Amino acid sequence: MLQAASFRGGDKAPVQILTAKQQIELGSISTEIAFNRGVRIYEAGSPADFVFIVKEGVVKAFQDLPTGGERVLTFLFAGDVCGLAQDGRYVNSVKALTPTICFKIPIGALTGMFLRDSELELQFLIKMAHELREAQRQQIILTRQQAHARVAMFLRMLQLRDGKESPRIELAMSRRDIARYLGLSDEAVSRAAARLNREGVVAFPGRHVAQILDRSRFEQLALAA
Amino acid sequence: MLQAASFRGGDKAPVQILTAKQQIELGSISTEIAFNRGVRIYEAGSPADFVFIVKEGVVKAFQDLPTGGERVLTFLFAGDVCGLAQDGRYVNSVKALTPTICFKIPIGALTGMFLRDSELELQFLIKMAHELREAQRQQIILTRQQAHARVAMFLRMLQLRDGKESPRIELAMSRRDIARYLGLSDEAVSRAAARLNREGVVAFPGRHVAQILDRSRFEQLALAA
DNA sequence: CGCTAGATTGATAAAGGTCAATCATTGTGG
DNA sequence: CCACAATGATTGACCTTTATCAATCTAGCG
Repeated sequence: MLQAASFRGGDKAPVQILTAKQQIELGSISTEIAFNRGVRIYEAGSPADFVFIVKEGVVKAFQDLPTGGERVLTFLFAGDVCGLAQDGRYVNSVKALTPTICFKIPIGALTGMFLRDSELELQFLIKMAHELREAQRQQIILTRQQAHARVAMFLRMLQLRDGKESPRIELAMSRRDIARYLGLSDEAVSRAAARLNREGVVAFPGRHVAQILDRSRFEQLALAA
Repeated sequence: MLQAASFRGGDKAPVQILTAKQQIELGSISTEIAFNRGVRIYEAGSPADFVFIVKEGVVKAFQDLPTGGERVLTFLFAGDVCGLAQDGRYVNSVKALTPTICFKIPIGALTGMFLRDSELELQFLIKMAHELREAQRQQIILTRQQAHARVAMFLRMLQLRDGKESPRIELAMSRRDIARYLGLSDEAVSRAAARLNREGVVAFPGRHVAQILDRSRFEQLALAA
């Protein structure tokens, strides 16, 4: 079933806000596409004919910088929407970090459906507002002075994302992607993780797993700003 | 006439996208309010009953940090919308930096109008998408290593905002607000400005004015990333 | 006209960037 | 199935940059 445009109604678990009818409608104009790990879903600057909704997997939205570097703007998970356009062109590139399945929706069909179903349109508006809040939260993270505090906030964001606050956090993205998301060098992320580990706050049993050891100190780091 | 939800159709001048009819409709459910310099328009955490559209003036949206500091999330100018809510509460505070006039719209009346006028709703959706892009652009600024490059990008943002690329830029906000927007200390902003001045790139004839002297070097600083 | 918040400038120290080397992991081909 | 290559991750040494602390200066504003 189409999980489009689900969003968080607070700091709680994601909320399904589309009616069954709307999901069927959306399903009727969308097609499912699978992407392998590392595949570009679309490229910045190319014609924006489709909106994508992530059904399964994790993807990153990023921009290539003139200097050859790369800035990761956001990570997208199941239920997230991407395909933001400006003047009919995508403004950033999107790449699958894990095997991913997306719903692919022609932008014309979607806006057409908006005209008929104002409620559906409102859900997308709400979804967009949520993404804006996330981007602003990320701005706050980026101004944190200490690298290990940034990493802690990042881990906390991932933890909150799945509602259930399990101490075990899956990291689908590479250290490099984290660094480019947090505005740090690869080395700084490594050192920050090492420090959190050394201080007994977070353990990293594997490169794609984090385990919160000292919840209160972790929260303290992640919340204080 | 109501300038609600105007947005940029590219990197060009703001575009008026509401029809005369929509402007009248919006006007019928909105009231104008004036705020003096320094007045809080609304407070984070308070019930979000109204959406505001800036008609005149400059305001800042910010969050107070647990540490007593303050993070400026964005500056809002004529035509910008604020009043973003989560669970019926404002997520950030908004304060007038100059004498300001806003349209104040009851959120209920606005969503009601959305149901009747899908086109109007789409304009707000587009506006929201634009704000999201701006927030992402800001994320890129915040990851710039050198302080003077951040300041240059900030000035460029202000310059582009009014469409006409005049070398003279009005700075409605204080150095402190700029610092808190750029994630720098007050001193770093001062020094960055001094450096731009010293190197003949930008002059600061007054504390609220910047004058681009060397356009090409300025662009180079502001664009390179 | 002086007062006060904002802005600038200087000295110091902490933090992360950068460069370089090592270690680990994943994926490939023999 | 294993060896090897290539990419990613970590650690160390050094250096640039900015935060911080402190003093001074400036500009609004009563």
